[in-house]
Amino acid sequence: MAQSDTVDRILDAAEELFAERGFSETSLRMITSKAKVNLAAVNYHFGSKNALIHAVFARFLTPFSATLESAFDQLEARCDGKPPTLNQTLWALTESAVRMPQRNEKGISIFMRLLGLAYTQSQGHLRKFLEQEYSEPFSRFMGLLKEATPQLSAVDRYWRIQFMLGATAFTMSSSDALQDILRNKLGVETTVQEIAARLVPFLAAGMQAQDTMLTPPAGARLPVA
Amino acid sequence: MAQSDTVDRILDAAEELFAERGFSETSLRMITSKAKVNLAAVNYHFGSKNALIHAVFARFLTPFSATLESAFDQLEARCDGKPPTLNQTLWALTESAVRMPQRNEKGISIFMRLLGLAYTQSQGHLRKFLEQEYSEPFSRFMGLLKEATPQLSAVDRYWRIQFMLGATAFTMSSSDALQDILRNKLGVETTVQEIAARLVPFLAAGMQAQDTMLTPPAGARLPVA
DNA sequence: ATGTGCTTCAAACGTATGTTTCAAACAGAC
DNA sequence: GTCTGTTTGAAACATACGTTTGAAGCACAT
Repeated sequence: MAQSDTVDRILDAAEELFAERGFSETSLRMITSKAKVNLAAVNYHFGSKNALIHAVFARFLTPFSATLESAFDQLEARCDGKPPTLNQTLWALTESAVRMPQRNEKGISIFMRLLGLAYTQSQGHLRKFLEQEYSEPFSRFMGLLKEATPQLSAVDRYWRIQFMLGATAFTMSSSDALQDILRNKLGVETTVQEIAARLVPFLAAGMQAQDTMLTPPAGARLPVA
Repeated sequence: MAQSDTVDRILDAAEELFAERGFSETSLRMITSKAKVNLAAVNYHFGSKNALIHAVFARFLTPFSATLESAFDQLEARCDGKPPTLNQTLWALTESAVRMPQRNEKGISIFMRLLGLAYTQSQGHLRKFLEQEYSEPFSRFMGLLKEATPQLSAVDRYWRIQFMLGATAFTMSSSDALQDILRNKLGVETTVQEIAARLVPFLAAGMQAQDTMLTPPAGARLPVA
């Protein structure tokens, strides 16, 4: 948690504040005062606020994408020849995320929340940065999904992947708030691992749903007003 | 599309800009210049930026929640006694959203995107506003879901509902961009109705997934490094 | 025409932001 | 110790924001 180097102190503070409040809502002054560092240090070490955002993502995304690649390597090796199943692919992704070495106990949820924010908040510069830095593991994941669901048409698969992304990004991006609600309403504590364990079967079942229902079932239509 | 009244022009512009860029990233000056209205008009007619955000939500959420209530009424009447099925409940919601009278062709995706933002961007004041204004149809929907999935534990159901919300809000909120990609890559046209038709079976299948897998399947674990 | 209540307008206010500046402090090599 | 390149510090910069102000414009009843 506590690095004494200025750069790391800034990254730690920024990561946490970005995850809590989003990018635009977090000012450099909040970051530098939380990091106990001079305001000018951000622009000195990173160049700009946007570059700091990129650095925050790079710090955890680069090791994560390496972990993910090797997880996919091992998975494919174990399946020699046969394409991995949908469940195996989703689990490889989940386990890679969960097993990433964390700087502190909030590590995973910060990680997830930042990924959700990256997708959710428009932030054009961020999306471009992520696309050109991490497109490889992403398209590899897409390829595995395709092999694991040969029964789906390209269009069906496309949309169902979007649904999966949405459920994941959305849930993770508000997971702290959701956990609070759950704690208050049901008196239950939840870890990110448990959320992931609930999410994977949901996604797998949705992905493999039998019918694409192109018209509503009889009797479900509202009468025309 | 084009209302000549100042209040409506502001609401139209704000709605579109908020959906595109989020709340903090949209300034009053952007809104008023898009609406071709004086800057002070927002504070004159609405009182503050936050109150404008509330008004944007109220304008589409109030009629929607009325539509939804009556859809649920009809559904329960048709089922007399028996609880509606999960598919029926989801379809009632979907049809209500799709059939809402829209101000323009982007109506539904703006609507969905705003709902997603309301959940995603922290914006404490918004969450409070929505909770106290629209808790009724929300909890009614939750009640129907509960009756339709008696096999789920409260905690499982809670999380699966979050997953459904996520898949829906996320997909609909970026459906314009997604449709563009689909058109270019696969040469297919897609309507919001068709997306909904693909979404509902996905959600229903995920919601009814058999197992909540609290440990990964054997052989899916990564060897310890 | 005159007065009245509501609406628009240009301008300014105070505050917060990201960024820059330049002198001071520091560390390591000679 | 002195020089050199790097890092920190306090202060200022320019800009953008939400909000407020007070005069001007307008519609309409009297």
